Amino acid sequence: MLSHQWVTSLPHAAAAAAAAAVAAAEAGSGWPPCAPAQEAKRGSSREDLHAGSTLHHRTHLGGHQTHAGSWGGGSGAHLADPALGYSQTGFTVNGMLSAHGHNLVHSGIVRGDSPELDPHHHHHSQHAHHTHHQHHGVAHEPHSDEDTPTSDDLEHFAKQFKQRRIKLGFTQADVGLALGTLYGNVFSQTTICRFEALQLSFKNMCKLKPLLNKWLEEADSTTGSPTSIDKIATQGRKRKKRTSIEVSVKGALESHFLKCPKPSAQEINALADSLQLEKEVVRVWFCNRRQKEKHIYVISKTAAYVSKTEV
DNA sequence: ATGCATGAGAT
DNA sequence: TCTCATGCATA
Repeated sequence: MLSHQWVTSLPHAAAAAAAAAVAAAEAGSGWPPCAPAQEAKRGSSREDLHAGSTLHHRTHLGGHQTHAGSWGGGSGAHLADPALGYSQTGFTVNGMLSAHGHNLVHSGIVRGDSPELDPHHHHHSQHAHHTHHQHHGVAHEPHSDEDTPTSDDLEHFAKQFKQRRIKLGFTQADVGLALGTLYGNVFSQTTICRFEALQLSFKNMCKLKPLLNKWLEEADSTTGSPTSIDKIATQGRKRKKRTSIEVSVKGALESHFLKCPKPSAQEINALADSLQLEKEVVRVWFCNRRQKEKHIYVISKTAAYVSKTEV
């Protein structure tokens, strides 16, 4: 009894295609008042709606919550079965695991660890490319980690980073771990991946950039890549099995989202009921959907010059 | 690479 | 209860 659509069907076709589609999504259409009566209202400083079709990013003024006490020493990691092992952590590198066994752990977690972004610094438009293009060898962007980078900076950095990373023979997972042994902040393959793909909020990108930049410097300067394999002994609670939402249902959710990105609890209940999903699942779905809107989407320039020559 | 999930902190 | 940073699990 109880229909468990979990673990059974795996709706999913072309992830890549989906990604592109999602990127397109609907540009801020300012959520029309779909909620009949009650509707949370932001007091004063609320930015959200960014109709920038190019790349938009918002920043919270003064309201930075993270990095307060999240990843101090293993708090960020919860759960994980000791028996699970780390699937994606495949060290496809050949230079690592050497006998160097020495880590140049810098005591202070980077000097510019918390980049205070200026809310009014970046607009959702075309930034004037400065004349900074002094690549003298490796990937060293104009400003290592000083001022707040622009979207373009981030985009470039991400690209460069990925290139270097691959050239050096490191996987995203490797980097994540390295960051942990280097600065004490372990990150997952997912996060590194999202960074490279610019699928993080502007603020988040800014926060990670310095770290990754440091790693880069380390990586290509150190001859031998002494990546110490650290096992993060994490264990904790059980995680709910990932609910697999059927394609049709997803479509329905998407439709609703377009109408109303922020449904009220009541709305969610109704939806959940009609779609036969747990309310929590629906709620989370909307949360995640909203987050997606906040990613730094880069309307691939690929599409811009496809009509060039190659391809 | 990405979908669904957890949790801390802001509202 | 939402947002935001993050990640396990999975396609």
